[in-house]
Order: sequence, then C-alpha cells, then structure tokens
Amino acid sequence: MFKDAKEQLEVIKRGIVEIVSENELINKLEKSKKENTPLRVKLGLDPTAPDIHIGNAIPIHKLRAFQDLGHKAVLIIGDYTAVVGDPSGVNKTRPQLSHEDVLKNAQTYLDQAGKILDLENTELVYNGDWFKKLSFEEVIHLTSTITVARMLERDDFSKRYSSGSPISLHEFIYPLMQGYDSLVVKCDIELGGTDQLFSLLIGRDIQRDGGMEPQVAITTPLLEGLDGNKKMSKSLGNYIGITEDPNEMFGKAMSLPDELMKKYFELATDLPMDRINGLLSSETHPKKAKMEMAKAIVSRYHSDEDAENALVEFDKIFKDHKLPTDIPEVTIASNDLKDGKIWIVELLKKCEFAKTNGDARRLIVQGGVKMDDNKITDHALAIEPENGAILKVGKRRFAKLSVKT
RNA sequence: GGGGGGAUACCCGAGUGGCCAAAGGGGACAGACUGUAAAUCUGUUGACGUAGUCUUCGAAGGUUCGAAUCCUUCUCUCCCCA
Repeated sequence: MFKDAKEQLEVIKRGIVEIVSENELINKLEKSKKENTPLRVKLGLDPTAPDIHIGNAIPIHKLRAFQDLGHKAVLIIGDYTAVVGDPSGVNKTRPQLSHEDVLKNAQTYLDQAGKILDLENTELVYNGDWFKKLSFEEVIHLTSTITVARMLERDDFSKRYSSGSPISLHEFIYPLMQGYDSLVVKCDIELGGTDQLFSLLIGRDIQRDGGMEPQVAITTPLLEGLDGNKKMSKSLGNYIGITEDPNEMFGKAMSLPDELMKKYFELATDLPMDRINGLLSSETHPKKAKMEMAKAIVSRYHSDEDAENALVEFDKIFKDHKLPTDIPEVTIASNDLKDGKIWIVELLKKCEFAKTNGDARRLIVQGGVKMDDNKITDHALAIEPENGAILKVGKRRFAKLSVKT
C-alpha cells in the first residue's frame, strides 16, 4: 500500500528547507510501510485572521502531499494558542485575540483549508479541548521542560531583547503549548514554516519527556510578500489570499518583483520543475514567464479557465488600456447633487477612491483622475454626472456612475 | 524596593523653547518610462471647497508672548542594582 521510503522521501523533500532528522524520517517511513500503518502528520494552524494566504498555504500543501502518500493528516486548530499569540518571527507582542474571534476565524480557516486538503481524511482537533482542562500543576511541569537561556537563544526573542523591546512572559508559553499538542495527538511528523523550527524542536523534547519517540520536524520556506521583501502576512497586507477573486490574484501575482518568480513558481504553483526551469531560462521573456506564473497560481485555487480569463483581462486593462469587463457601479442620488452637479472631490470620495478632500485633490493635481478618458485637472470642478460615465483613478481603479434622480 | 533611560505621523526614526504640520528611510498613492500592479526615475503622503485656519509628538494638568521640546502627576516600557 505504501510506496518505498525512498520514493516517498522524494515527494516529501520537494520545496522544503530542513528535516530534523532525515534518518529518523526514513526509519519512520520504513516502519510504517512494514507495519502498514500510516504516519501521523501534524500541522497546527492558528486562526489569528480570517484568511489563509498562499504563504501559509505552503505547509498545508505539504500536508496534502502526505495525505496523497497515504498518511494521516492531523490538523490542529490552535484556538488556544491563537489566544496566546505566536511570537515567532515577529518583533513585537502579538495582540491577544478573544476566544470568540478565534473560533469565528477557525471556521473560515477550515473552509479555506478544505480547498487544499482532503478534509474527509483529516483528523481535526482543537487544542482548546485539552488546554482548557490542563491543571496549573501540569502547566508548571510543562514550563520546566525548557530553560530561560534556551528561550532567549531564539533569534526573534534575542533580537527583541537586545533592542530593548518588550517580551511578555506568556509568549514563552507558546512554543510549549505547540509542543504539548504534539504529545497529545501523538504525531510522528510535524510540519511548519522555518520560523516554527524552535517550536517544532520543543515538541520533540516534550514528546520525549512524555515517553514518546520524538516527532520528525519538517520546515517549509517562508514566502516573501508582494513587496518582495518582508514575509507574507495579513498584517502587512502584502499577501494573496487563497480565496481571492481570480483577477485580483492574477494582478497581485504580476506585481511581484521579477526576482521572486522562481520562489513563487516553486512554492505557489503546481507546475513541474522542468517546466519552471524552462520558463525561467533566458529564452523566455520575463513578462511571459510571470504571466505563466500568475496563471498557475490562479489555476491552483480556481480553475484553468479562470486563470486564462484573468490573463486576458489583465492584458486588456494594462496592455491595451481598455476598460475591465466588470466595473463596480456607484449610485449618484439626487441629494448628492447641487444644481444638478457634483463636486469632483465629493465624487471621488463617494466612489471610495479618496478618503479625504485632500486625498482627492492630490489625485487630481497629480493627473491621476479621468472621466470617460478625459483627464481632469481642475480640483474645483463641478460636473454634471452622466449615467454610465466611467471614472478612472490611477491605472486600475474604475467606477461606473449610475445616476438616480 | 532603589537608580537611570524611552514613548514622535501607517511603520521605523531625527528633532531638546519660536525658522516644526515636524528631517531621513520604509510603506502607500500618483506621474514618466516600459515588459506588468517588474525594475528605474520624479512627485505626493494630518484635516478643512484651496484660504488661512484648526487639531497632532503616550495621557492629564501647569510655566511661557510662544511647548514635541521646560515643570508636575499618571500610564506603558527598557536597562542597571537589590
């Protein structure tokens, strides 16, 4: 039923950073094959925000790969760990969420993770189930498994510590909780981004302490966000959500710096490596390559057809400078009008192209505002809105006026 | 418990009585160019119907003709000592 360890290893090793340790993994794979028992592969998701993006989808895809190899996916929804807030890779204390918010997010996480995983064959657990029952005594025992020195060794903590930034005590508990999860669900393997390595290793200690064979830790790369610089994250707004509209997804992918194409190709698309290498060779124009990449990303979460359409739409707007197929309508009611006219600044605010008058004026002064293809240069202008007129701001914001009087 | 720092716009960070709506960088937005929402270059980035006026530098009071800057109290935070 299971493939050879070697064959499995090949699949497992694609697009990952590190295995701790590979030998242990091979042993586990061999044992699993011999005994015909699937390995338990754990991934913890903290539902701290309502959306999954293509960066944090990377380990989820890896989990799916394990499912396809016949292993058991154990998905932990970190409803309690999310309340604590993962300190990994951040330079400040995360805001603590209410348990209520977390549960709300958890549902959307599940819906979204279901796009990647085979949920039918996923063991789904909430870590609040055990954490809320843990006694204080047990918590104390848990905290005794690690020393302060080791905690402070961590890059993120040591950086914060030496830069004089605050570190709250509860943040030390986070990796212990994550490690304790591993003990409870008795997993053989845990997946996580490279920033999770510390927590994954703590899991090994805690499992060992609990009399278990320690899990194998597998880390996946972190994906830089759209700015090409910082890690993709919801709070930085530099992300592509996996449920985003195809056109939006395509456009965002196209806005990536060229240098990141290889990484995105590898981690965010399903294209085979030789195809990717072909596209990245000097024979292919970078723009063409990037379009293929954007298409592949859209295909992964929508369909090939959606991807193709998104490409056509993109060219239409940005290459041919034509109007998009769907333009949001903005209704102008009679009480928006004075003597049948509306001040252009008001109109821009009405269309949500500007938050303040100054904002709107700036856009006009900078030459970024067009009405039916005519540049508007006068910020005092009052216009008589025509039904169906197209207001354009910048390169990619459009509104169709719908006048109701 | 004692002593000494720090808190500045979306973020980081300069500014230690008027020249401060506050340098610089990042981000964001706009323009030019192009190969795209790449790269590069330029500009803009508190509010107000465009005029000067108003509100901003952790919070509240105070000193002063005038306060981000000085004083008092408070909140949060970092370091050192115990």
